[in-house]
Amino acid sequence: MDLRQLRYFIGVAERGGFGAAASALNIAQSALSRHIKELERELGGALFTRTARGVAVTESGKVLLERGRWLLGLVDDIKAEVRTENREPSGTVRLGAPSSVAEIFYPPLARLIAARFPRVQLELGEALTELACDRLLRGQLDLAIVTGPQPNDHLCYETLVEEQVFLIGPPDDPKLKRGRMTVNDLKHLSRAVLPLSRTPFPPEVPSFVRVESSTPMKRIVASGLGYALLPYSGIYQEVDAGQLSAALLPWMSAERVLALPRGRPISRATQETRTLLKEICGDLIRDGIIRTSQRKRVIRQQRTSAH
Amino acid sequence: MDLRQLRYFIGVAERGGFGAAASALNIAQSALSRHIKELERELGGALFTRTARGVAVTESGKVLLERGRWLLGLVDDIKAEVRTENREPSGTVRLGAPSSVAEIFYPPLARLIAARFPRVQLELGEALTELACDRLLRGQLDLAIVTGPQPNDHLCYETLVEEQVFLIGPPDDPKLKRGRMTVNDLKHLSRAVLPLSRTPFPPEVPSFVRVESSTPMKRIVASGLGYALLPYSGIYQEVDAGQLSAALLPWMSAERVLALPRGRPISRATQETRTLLKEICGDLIRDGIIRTSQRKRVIRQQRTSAH
DNA sequence: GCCCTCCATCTCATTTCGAGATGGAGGCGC
DNA sequence: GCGCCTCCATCTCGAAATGAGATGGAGGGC
Repeated sequence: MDLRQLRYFIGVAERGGFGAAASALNIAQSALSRHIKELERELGGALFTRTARGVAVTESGKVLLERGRWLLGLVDDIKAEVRTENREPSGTVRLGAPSSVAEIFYPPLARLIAARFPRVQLELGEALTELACDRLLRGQLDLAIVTGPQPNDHLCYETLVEEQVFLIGPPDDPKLKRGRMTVNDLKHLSRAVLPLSRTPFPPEVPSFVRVESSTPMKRIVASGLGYALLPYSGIYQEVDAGQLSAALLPWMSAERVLALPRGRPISRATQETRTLLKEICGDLIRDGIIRTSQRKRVIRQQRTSAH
Repeated sequence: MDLRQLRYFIGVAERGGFGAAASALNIAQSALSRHIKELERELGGALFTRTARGVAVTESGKVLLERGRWLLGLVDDIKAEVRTENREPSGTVRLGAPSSVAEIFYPPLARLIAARFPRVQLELGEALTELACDRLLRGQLDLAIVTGPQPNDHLCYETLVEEQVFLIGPPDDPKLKRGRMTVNDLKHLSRAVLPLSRTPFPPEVPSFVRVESSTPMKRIVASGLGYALLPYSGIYQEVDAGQLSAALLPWMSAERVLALPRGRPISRATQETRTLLKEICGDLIRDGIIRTSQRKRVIRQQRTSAH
């Protein structure tokens, strides 16, 4: 049994004749006749009783008519449902980012997802690069924003932006007065406050504490206990408020990279989230919250899903 | 969207790959690929995400998978239902017969219908020939047993049986002693009890009452108030019980005819009822309840519904 | 880096489908 | 009663859909 045959059958039943149904269905009467015949053969009995004045639906035909109408309605419903599902991505997107990035990316992301893709569920976690990559590989994350790429065959990367890096110190620190620093200036700092995962300072600078998140790092620096390196987006509020002073390190940059697993299907929702993140990144650059060290702002990538 | 495409889609989704599904579905992988592509085009989005290790179902694909399985189940249910309906006639059959015929035909008919076609609803009415034909024409009856055919373009007839006709009188009536009568004998009867619809007696015989049903007719005759004509099937019980005497009128016969409307579809249930009536008629002849005036017992007719 | 798997695409054969013509059955009007 | 008209069934041919095999590109595994 075929949906087409069902439609034809219903057409004939509703119009009470092959000829009338044929013109209504835009099909030749002969073709209609053959389809009904085939349907009757398959169902093992007559669906119509043929008379010289048209056809009448048999008892079994009545059953098929009622059920068939319902079935065709269902088919339309299902199609509409799938189409809606296609138009509107849905499902859960699990995103990881370091807290400093999360702070500025997550609020606008949540707002945009809610507005544009209300059926997408976001799980916004905070994780530094290593942990994020690990979770990506384990399938615990769909997408991550990481800092600095460490090559991995099972991940693919897309650079979001390269941010300018600033040295931060307590307010009105004389070393940072000039607003920018050289490599040499850096070597003569008293103490460094390092992030957990890397050591961007020259080896000459002693460090006494490592912190995971940028907020305690900034607090420590603000109280004059040491210096730290952060991109502008991580410090602009404190600098504006006079709680920190900052100097650009022109030779350094922090590369914000979008990472996603390879070899695992990427959901529409994840795709859209990726697009939104790039959009948000552009907005942040435009608003001066992210200061790029590169001219280009959003890096394009080859298409990933097409057919 | 097509049921075949849906089956293919579900096959691919269940096996997690085109190749595996292709061999399971006995179709070439290329054809499968094309069908899925067409389905995706129609539904406006990808149903699978293709990877190098097979395919994964997208969010919209999951929806289609769930709904599609259900839909295919429904299709099977509907087919089974229609097939059952075809195997087992159903609906209502409205049958009309004169009370004397009803008396002997209806009980076995009801029994056989209940046993063989439990889904058929019988409406067994009592009506004499004229009324029955009128109701057939009005569509108030599907089938009728009538006595003596009056030609009508909108009815078609099928002779069930030609019954011997007996003259009945009170018990031990001397006129009926011989067991059979001649036309001349008939002319010298005192009084006749006539049926409502016709006058089978010669004009010489005076009549004083007309009755619709055979039961009062027999009662009147049994009390010696007159003579009447009835087929054997209508009197055998009273004759056996000695309440009536009867003499055969060899030159007469009562033709029991099955009448159905032309130009109106005949339901399977009606068809089966017709067949059963002929079967019952044969049984009654075999059991000696109906005595035929013809050698042939069940008259065949051309097929009425075929394709 | 090579091979192997898996899907997409191309091309051609087969099947299915649709259109028009023709014919038979039966109702309707003259 | 007779021809006409309507309606469905069937036949045949062209068109479209479907299926099969071959080939190629992408990507993972060794």
